[in-house]
Amino acid sequence: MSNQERTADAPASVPGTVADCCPGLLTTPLDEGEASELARVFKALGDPVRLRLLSMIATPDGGEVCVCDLTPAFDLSQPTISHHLKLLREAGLITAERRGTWVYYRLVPAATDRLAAVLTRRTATAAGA
Amino acid sequence: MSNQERTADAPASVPGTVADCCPGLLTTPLDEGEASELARVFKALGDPVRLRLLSMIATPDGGEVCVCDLTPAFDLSQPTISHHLKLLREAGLITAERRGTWVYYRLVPAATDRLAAVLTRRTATAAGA
DNA sequence: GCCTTGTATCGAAATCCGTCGATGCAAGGT
DNA sequence: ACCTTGCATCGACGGATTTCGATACAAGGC
Repeated sequence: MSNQERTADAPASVPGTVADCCPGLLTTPLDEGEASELARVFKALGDPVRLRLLSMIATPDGGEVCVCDLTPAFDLSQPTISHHLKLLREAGLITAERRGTWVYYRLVPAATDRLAAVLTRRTATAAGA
Repeated sequence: MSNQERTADAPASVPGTVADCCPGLLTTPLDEGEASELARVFKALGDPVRLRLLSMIATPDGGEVCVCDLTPAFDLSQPTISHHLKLLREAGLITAERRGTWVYYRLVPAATDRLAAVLTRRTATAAGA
């Protein structure tokens, strides 16, 4: 189906909602749309397993980790890990790429950058994108 | 009456867990304890209402907002708003102070600073990557 | 072609979360 | 003292999440 397509562009391709340049959260009151979209991403981070998964994916310098290395690192079943990875994917925090037999995940730096900017009081200077 | 005590120092006064100086989440794999603690805070942000509440609390320069101004800003009942404020309080993101008849909430900047730092790749340099 | 291995999807069960009305407590006015 | 107003807590309901085993799909080796 459209599996591989949805992994990357789901939340990243909705401009005009919150990711203009440097909204702030701490400097301007969020409207409902911004709040809903941001909440979806923060909710994805609101689980210890997903946080550790994200950390394991983001840590290597190549930023690439095989699922076969992630699954055995937890005391959870393989479908559960796959489910958490899917949520992180749908939140736009990671992307998946199948290379041969294995699937490799990598961080989407723009996603975490945006969250960091949103949680920073002064956003105007650093967010040149 | 340990409410006001816990609000501020709950996550900030637990050294050795995650808030040393610039732990990262994106540079070092999180252990379970760090992940659980961070997840609790991110989970508090994983709701549109709480995100808007936090934004409304953080926005004024004095950083102080009366609950009587927050409650009517939503289409929700007063107990619901109170519940969300409690969760933000327990996450260490805001503090409450009763002054006369009204209760005032204010942001805990250290809390959002920590989250921003955790979501930043390199806290020191510009991460040319 | 078939079997083995890696990963995702599909229900289903247990638990958690957001929301409400009712109620309790704090503070001030009369 | 009593009543009124602001806010928090309680108990309950409906919906969402987490987790699992079973199963389907993808890719490679025999």
